[in-house]
Amino acid sequence: MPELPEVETVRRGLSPVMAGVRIAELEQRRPDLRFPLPERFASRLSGRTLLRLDRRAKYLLAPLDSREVLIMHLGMTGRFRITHGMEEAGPPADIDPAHDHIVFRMATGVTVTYNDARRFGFMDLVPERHLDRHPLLAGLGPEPLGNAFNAAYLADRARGRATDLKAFLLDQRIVAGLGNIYVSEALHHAGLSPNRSARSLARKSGRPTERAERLARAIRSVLTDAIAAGGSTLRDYRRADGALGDFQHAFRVYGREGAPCLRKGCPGTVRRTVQSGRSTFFCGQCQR
DNA sequence: ACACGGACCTGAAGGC
DNA sequence: TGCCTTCAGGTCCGTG
Repeated sequence: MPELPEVETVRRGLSPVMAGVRIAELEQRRPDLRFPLPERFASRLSGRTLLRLDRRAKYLLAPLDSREVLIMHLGMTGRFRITHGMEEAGPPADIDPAHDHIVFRMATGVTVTYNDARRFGFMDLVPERHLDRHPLLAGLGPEPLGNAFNAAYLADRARGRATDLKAFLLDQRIVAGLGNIYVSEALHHAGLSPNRSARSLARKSGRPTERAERLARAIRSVLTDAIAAGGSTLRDYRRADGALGDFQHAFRVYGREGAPCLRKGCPGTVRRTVQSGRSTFFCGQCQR
């Protein structure tokens, strides 16, 4: 589920019930997610107030009133769901409560439950002043929707890189937040082949290439649209069953193998290939 | 430094 | 109804 737009959607959904609220009790139901949870995790969080809910790349960051920061990553299948005290109907059909691993009982009576079937997600609790040096966060590239990310940056990082654009954009050290879906989507938007070498974005006669310009714009555009879509469908989903982290978005290429290319005037068909072990969807006609 | 493949874990979907 | 294989939105780690 979660690439940057989904994590941002989750952040916006959780903020109203968590930001500024005290955790009356945190229940930890197993010793580990992907990694062992920190020592005394539950007792260090119980009674703390969550000051804000921020996002960096695909990480949720929750600064606490203890000068510590709770770091959360959803992996592949991590989901949060919100339940209000009265509702005891149990989780929706597509959630197996056996994978409810962490339960936040907020002082307001709201419960936020972290469910993660594959357990690729993780949480950590670190002193605020160590956050920037945290091994998980220290090497991350710029936020694609922030000021530091642009064509000139991409062109610089692409210099001499032998890898293809697919792998280049999946690398969180280059730009932080894209995953398998939005890399395909962004490359389609930009009209660039996922097989093209990254170095072909590098500067020519001192200036970022036109391709780098297109790609930077495409990444911003695709992510911005997905966040907008997540935000709007989230409200409907919450009305239905109070859950978070699931939403529909109309992808232009992802998951559309064999279907017509949606670029205006393009006669192509979407193809699926495998790059570094993962599906890539693209149109061989309009992506060069 | 970079590039690549395998590893982690569970569940859903498809073929026979 | 099984059983088996493949695939899934992430990223870490070991190997060249």
